[in-house]
Amino acid sequence: MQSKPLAGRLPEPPSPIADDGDETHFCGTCAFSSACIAAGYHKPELAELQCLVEHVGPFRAGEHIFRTGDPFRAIFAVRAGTVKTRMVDKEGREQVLGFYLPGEVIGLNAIYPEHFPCDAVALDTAYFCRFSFPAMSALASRVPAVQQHLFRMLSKELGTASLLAGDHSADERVAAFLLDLAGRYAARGFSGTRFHLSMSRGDMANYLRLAAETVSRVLSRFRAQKLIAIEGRELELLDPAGLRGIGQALLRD
Amino acid sequence: MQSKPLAGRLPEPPSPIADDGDETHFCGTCAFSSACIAAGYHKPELAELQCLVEHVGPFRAGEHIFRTGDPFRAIFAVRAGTVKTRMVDKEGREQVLGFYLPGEVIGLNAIYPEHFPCDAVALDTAYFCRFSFPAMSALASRVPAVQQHLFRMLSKELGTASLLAGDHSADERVAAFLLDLAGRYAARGFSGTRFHLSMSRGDMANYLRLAAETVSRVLSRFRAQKLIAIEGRELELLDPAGLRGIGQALLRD
DNA sequence: GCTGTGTCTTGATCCGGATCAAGGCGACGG
DNA sequence: CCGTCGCCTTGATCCGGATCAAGACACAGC
Repeated sequence: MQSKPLAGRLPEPPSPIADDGDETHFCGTCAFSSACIAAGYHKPELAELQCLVEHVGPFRAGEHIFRTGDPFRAIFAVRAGTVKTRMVDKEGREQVLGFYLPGEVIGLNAIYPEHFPCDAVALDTAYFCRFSFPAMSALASRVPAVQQHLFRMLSKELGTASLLAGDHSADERVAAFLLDLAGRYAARGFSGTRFHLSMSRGDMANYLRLAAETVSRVLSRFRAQKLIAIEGRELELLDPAGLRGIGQALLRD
Repeated sequence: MQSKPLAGRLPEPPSPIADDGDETHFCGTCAFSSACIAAGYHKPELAELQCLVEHVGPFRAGEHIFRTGDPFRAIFAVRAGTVKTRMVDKEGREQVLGFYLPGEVIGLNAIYPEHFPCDAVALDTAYFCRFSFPAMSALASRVPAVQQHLFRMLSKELGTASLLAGDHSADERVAAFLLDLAGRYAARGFSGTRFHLSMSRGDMANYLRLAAETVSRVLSRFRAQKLIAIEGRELELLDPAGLRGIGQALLRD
C-alpha cells in the first residue's frame, strides 16, 4: 500500500488551504485565481463560479480521485496535497504521467475522450475543488476570461507534456525534474529551494523513464557533488545554477 | 536541406484538397468539420468561421510555417501535405514533437506562452487554413459548438502527447507509430494500409527517441517478418494485427 | 559522363542504464 | 522484544540500442 513513512509530515489537516476565502474570494494559489482576477471579483458571473465548485476531500494517500474509464464530468483543482496521474496497461505495468501540486488542475485530458484516460491517485492527504465541466463550459461561453483561462491551462499542459519528450541522460532528467518541481512550488508561493518530495523514488523513476535504482544513484551523486541536500524525501537545492547547467537541455528548449 | 528524393511523389498541386468546398461548406477532412456539422451549416455564425479563415500556401518541403518565438496569432489546419513540429535546443539538437497530416491542427501549444514554442516545418508541399485565434475565441464565445471543439482538440492532443511517454522497446515504438499513422490516415478517409511516409528515417527516429539506424533495422526486420512491405518511403501494412500485437502496450493503454 | 550530397541500409563495437542481488532502515503489529 | 513489510541504497552483471564505420543508391549540378 501507499504509506507516509516519515513522522514529521506537513500538518495538512490543521491548515490545508492557503487561502480558502469567503463567498467572493478564491484560493490564492488556485490555477483559476488569475481568471477571477482578470474578470474582477465582483461580477455576478463569478458568483456562479462559486456555485459550480464543490470542495471534496480529504483523500488519503493511495486513494483514487478518479479511475481510468470513469465518465468525465468534472475537472479538479488541487487545494492541498499531491496527486499522481498514471496509466496501467493490460500487463499491469504502470506509467506515471505527471505529478500535480496545490493550485494545479487534473482531468483536462479527459475532455476529448469523455472518459478519464488515466487514474489519479493521492500521494498524501489531499483536498480538491471539483468543477463541473458542463457548468464550467457554459460559464466560459459567457465570461471570456474563463474561456481564455481554460484554453491557456490546456495549452500549458501541452507544453509540459513535451518537456520530457527528448532522449536525455539520467542526470539531465533528474536535474530538470527537481528544478521543475522547485519552479512550480515557487510559482505557488512555497519555497523553491526546500520542499518535500511527495512521491516515492519508484514513481519519480517511472515518470522519468528510469529505474528506481538509477534515480537513487543520481540523487546520491548530486548530494556528493553538493548540488542538493536530501534525506529521505526532504530536499534542499544547494546549487540551483549547477542543476540548471546539467538539466538545461530539458528546460525551455 | 530537405529534399524529395523519390521521383513518383503524390501529385499534390493538381488535387491538393479533399473537399475545399464553397462558401458554406468546409474541407471534409478538416478537424473543424464536426464543429460545423454540429452547429449546422447554415447558421450565420458559421459565415464568420469562413471570414476568419485564410488559405495559405503552398509551402515547399523544408519551409517554416512558423518559427520558435514567433508571436502567436493563429492556429493552422493542414489542408494538404505533412508537417513536423520540432524544438531545437541551444546546442542545436533537434527534437521532433509530432507529425501532422491533412485535417489536423498545429499551433495549439502556443496559446499559453503566446509565442510559438516550436518550429513547424513542411515535409512536403503543404497548404493550410489559417484561423486567427482572437477571432476564433470570440466566435467560440458565441457558438458553444466551436468552443467545445477547441476544448476537445486541445484535450485530444494531450492524450497523444502521453502516448510515447513510456519506456518501450524499439519494436513496440515503431509498430505503434505505424499503426498510429495508419489510423489517422484512415480517420481522414485515406487508405489505412498503404501510404507514403512523408518524414525521413531520421525524423521518425528522432520522434520515437531512437537512432535512425535502429529504425532502419526494425523496419527491415518487420519486412523480413512479412508484417509490412516497405520500399523507400512507400509503406504497406501487410499484417496490422501482428503489428498491433507488438505495439499494443503503447496503444490505448 | 563525373562528382557532390543526402538518405538509407547493414555490420561491428561500446556504453548507459536496466536488471539482479543483497543489505540497511524505519514503521508497524504481534 | 522481534518479525515483517515497504522503501531506499549500493554493488555486480548484462543487454538494447547508440555510436562508429562503410557502402549502396538516387538525384542535382556541372
